[in-house]
Amino acid sequence: MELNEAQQKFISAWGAIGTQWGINRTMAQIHALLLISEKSLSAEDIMSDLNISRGNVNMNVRELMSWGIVHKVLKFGERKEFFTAEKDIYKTAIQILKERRKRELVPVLNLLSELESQNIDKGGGEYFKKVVGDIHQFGDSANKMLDKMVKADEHWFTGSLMKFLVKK
Amino acid sequence: MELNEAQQKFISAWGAIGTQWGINRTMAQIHALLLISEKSLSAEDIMSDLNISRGNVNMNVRELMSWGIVHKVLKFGERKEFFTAEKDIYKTAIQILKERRKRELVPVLNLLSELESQNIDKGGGEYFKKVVGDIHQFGDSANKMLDKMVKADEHWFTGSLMKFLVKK
DNA sequence: ATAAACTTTCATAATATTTTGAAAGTTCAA
DNA sequence: TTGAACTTTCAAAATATTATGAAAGTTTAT
Repeated sequence: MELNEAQQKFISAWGAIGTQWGINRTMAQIHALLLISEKSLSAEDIMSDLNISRGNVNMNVRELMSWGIVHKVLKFGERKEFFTAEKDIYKTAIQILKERRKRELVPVLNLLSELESQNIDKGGGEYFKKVVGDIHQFGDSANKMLDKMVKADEHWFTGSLMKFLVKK
Repeated sequence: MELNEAQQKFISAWGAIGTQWGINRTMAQIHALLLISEKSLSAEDIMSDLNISRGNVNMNVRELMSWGIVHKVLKFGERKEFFTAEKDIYKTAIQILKERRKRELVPVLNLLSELESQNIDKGGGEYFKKVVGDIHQFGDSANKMLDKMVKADEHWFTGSLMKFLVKK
């Protein structure tokens, strides 16, 4: 694809920020590359643009697909598979929130419930009980809030919510 | 401190979730330990409770302090320094949002501005321009929103915002 | 000034994550 | 079937991150 300087910078930055959020650099870079490329790309395109191996592309593209922010595209008359990123940035953000809620928040809430019931049995420390209870309550609120956001349509996010927040 | 089973589970889980969010396991575990301990702890307490080295404790405690979610406590008549975590979970969450906004979102917004001005000069690809513009706009909204949240008091978060979201 | 009590640093070691690429697997046209 | 065009897998290598602990630095009481 012949990346120009600005494009390279964008991809690098996306990779760096991804790293800080627990996403591997290459996965974030592939995402960035797909975001800025108008046409869908094949594994080979990605390999050559980012200078990475076939296995690496395969692994990370599948991971991106499992997050629901990259999709497989089949072209008529072509054996090869092509990939494209969700281009609506709101949808992308909502999708990431959705997945993180499911993969990370929900399991933590389950653990907290478990700890609370265990604690009642054993009469564990009062203080511990309080901390766990507080976190659980907070987590539940966050969970409900995310659920609302995720179920709403994407314009709502910057529409009503932003208005609500800004007028406050 | 003699951690019981539930406490151990809590600390492990906190460490695991931290890892997924790009925070190192030990740092998250120290935070968990401080959260559930009523009294403030010395470096040695942390070393023995979590079975980690002095250097590791020092490094991670300082990092937690730089995030503003752990504080140094000085006790009269004691040379040693003690540490305690912010116990209000709302405040903790807001503080983390605040720091991440400052450390991660703001630099990205700056990069996006830079890319946009460079692109105008060089007449870079229209498509790239559009993607960068979209992301920038989204990022600006998110930035403003976070700013509002961070500046509001901690009860507002689950108060007004939750009501707004739930009634929707 | 001294030394004990503590904290910080940082080179090296240990561990964890990511990447590679060749081999194995799959699909499909002929 | 066959084999060419592709995708997937995975053990080994490369890289990056984190942890250790002894040495250096600092503070404080005497």
